[in-house]
Amino acid sequence: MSTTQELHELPAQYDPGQTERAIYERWIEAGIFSADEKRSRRNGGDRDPFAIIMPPPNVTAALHMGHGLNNTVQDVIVRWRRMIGDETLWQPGTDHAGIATQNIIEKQLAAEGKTKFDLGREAFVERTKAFVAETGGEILRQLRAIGCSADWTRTAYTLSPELSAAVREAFVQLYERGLIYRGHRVIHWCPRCLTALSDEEAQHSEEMGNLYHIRYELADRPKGAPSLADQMKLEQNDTAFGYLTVATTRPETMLGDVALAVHPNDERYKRLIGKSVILPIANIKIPIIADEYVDPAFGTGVVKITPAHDPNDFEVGLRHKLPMPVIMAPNGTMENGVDAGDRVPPQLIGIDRFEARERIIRSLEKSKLLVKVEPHQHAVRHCYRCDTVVEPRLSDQWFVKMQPLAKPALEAVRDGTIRILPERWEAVYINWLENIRDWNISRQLWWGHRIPVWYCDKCDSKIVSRTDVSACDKCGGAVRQDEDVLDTWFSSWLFPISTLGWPDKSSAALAAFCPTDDLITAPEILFFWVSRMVMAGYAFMDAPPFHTIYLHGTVRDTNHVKMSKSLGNGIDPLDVVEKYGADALRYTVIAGMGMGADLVLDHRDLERSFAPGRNFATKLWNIGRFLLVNVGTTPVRSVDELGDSELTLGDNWILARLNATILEADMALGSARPEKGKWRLQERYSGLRLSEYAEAARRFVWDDVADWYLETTKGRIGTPGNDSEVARAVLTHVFDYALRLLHPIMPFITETLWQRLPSPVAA
RNA sequence: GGGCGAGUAGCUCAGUUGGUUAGAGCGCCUGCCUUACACGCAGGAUGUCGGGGGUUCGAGUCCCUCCUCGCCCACCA
Repeated sequence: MSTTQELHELPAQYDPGQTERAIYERWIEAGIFSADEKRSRRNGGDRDPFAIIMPPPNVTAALHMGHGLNNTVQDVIVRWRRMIGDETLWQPGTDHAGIATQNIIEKQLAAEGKTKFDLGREAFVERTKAFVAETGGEILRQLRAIGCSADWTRTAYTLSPELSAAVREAFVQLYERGLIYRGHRVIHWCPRCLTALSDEEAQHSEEMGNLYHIRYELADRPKGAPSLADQMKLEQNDTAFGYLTVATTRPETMLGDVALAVHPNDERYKRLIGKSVILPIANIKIPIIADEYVDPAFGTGVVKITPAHDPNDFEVGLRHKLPMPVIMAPNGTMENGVDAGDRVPPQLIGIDRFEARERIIRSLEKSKLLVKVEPHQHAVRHCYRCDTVVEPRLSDQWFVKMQPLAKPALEAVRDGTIRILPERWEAVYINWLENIRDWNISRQLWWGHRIPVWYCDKCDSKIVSRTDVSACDKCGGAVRQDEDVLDTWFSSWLFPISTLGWPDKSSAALAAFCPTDDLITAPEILFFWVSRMVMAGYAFMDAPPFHTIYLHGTVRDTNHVKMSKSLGNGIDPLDVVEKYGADALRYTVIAGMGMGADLVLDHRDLERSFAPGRNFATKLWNIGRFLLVNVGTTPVRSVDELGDSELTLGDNWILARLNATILEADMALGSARPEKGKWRLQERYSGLRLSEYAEAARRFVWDDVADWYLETTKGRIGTPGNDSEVARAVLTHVFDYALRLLHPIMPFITETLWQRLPSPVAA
């Protein structure tokens, strides 16, 4: 502790670097961030609980402005509720981030000239664990630098023993309820990560490609039909010549074709249904079938059917009981896989799919089977982790049946149990859930929660278990565990309950804080994470995991490009903290973010970008200095004790402005929770307007207190007497409350100044 | 293809249920180194509120239409 003398000395220049760290240490020592479940009203305590689950950053992540914005918003809300008197929990944690972390280690290995297979599964996992233990979680330490008041004593990790137990429990429960099944179908496959992906992880992007028109020769081509050379003059699909032209964007998959399909009512091709064509290159006979799936208006009205490498074709294949040859290896090179026979000719085996596309086109050109190539814009899916073009691929995966889970999640938003801010995202959420598809949760990775399923090869039984299985429960034979791990999001969707102790339903923390209150994140993970948490809440607790979803904007540069390290347009929040202080960073982002609006910052001009916060912090500092110099340190009278006749017009005005500002701030922040479990319409879409709260406070402090009221007190305070005492008291009171008002946004400087205010005493 | 959002001062954005001279920050201009603060103070300029049409006593705010950006979702090969 400082001496009284030091306490009252303020340097002319505010230097956040000098003070912030020490203040944070004191907060930690005082334990003020630790939530006590016993004090929650739900456990018979005397305080309303208030809880926020921090979106767990990847364990290997480094802090960027997106985290800065996200966590500042959460911290402002958490500090606000804590000051109100709620028993407040901000639950922090990290995500083991299956694919992302595994990719890092694989890159390390590649640099050493090795692959994960050189290590083997066990060694690979050990190495990853060691890497995480050594470098992981750094981001949580970085969050302290911006003042985040999470309860670090409860820091969670999705791959910890506790959370892993929750993952197993969730898997087994869903399996027992018939909501998890093994499916054989075409899924999204990343040939670089060598794993299946969920629909959400395979992200569309519009790209220019080509539509290749390719001739397939009819198996019973009339003998007298014109030669191919003659036909080359024709572009239309004149079947009289004995050929059918197909339009495709992916000719490399044609080796896996098992049929051509036309619309049953397409007059052009009706008579061909049931006949056959010769699949070029592979030289096999395949049937012409009729299926409603075909759109006669697109391309030539003839579709090649490749069931193992296209989800639609797979459905067609099922309907028509067609074979499903796999003609590509997991890494995207051509090979004769399951049921492929020798469809892929030797010269193409081992060739990458895109190179194979070129070669096949050249070959078709040579044999006059390529009619034309036209540019064509279409959506291509990419791996959300490595951006590789995803390959649809037939395989066995584990799925969660989502429709039953989606039902209560939909209802919750429809009936106002859960609100989404800004309002417009509710429609997006509802639309997604209404059209929900089953969730592929198995990943062919090594880093993650291994699927808790064991197989007995002896008696062919399958054991799904909460605990490890060493022998078959039926025949006692040896068992082997499923090789795959679970989607990372299968652990994070449990975060609001697993971090509080679920599946132990007697957990005091779970009782105290679940359902939690606000969930604050970016819209990008609304489907990945947020909606799934809602579903998990209802599935496992029969309750919503939170009542408010607040989706804030994205941090962008002045060209509106999303900030990212890889693009070189990022801002390191720690840089900003070092240069201007955490409070400057915090005030700037809070004041700069409208409800759901993006935050635009200039990475080439940090000073200009963060001037609003830095300038305001300096202003506060100087008001503080004025107080110390002019008001002094001797106690002031309590404002409550001042008589009406003692107060000047100016005193009354600034006191009224203070009250009005507090009201404004309260209005901007709104109700912390719905009154009876459901949001009433008048409150549902109001509140959490942090920028309005910040602006109200700034206007009061700067325009009213500093520029106006403080000036009027200079003469009064300088003239000893009763009025001087009144002015000292009112000014101190007003600044005291201004500091409290601003504390959630600018915790460090307000704490520093507040500690030095003269204390009010009864007259 | 479906859905959503945005277009307001040079820049980034506020403008809640339609109502007095349209606001803030940053920038700009003019004075001021006034003993809290030049990261400041006092004052100032700046906008046919994307275009067009309509409803209304009155519209940035409601309706129609068009244009330009952006986002999300999607099995037209």
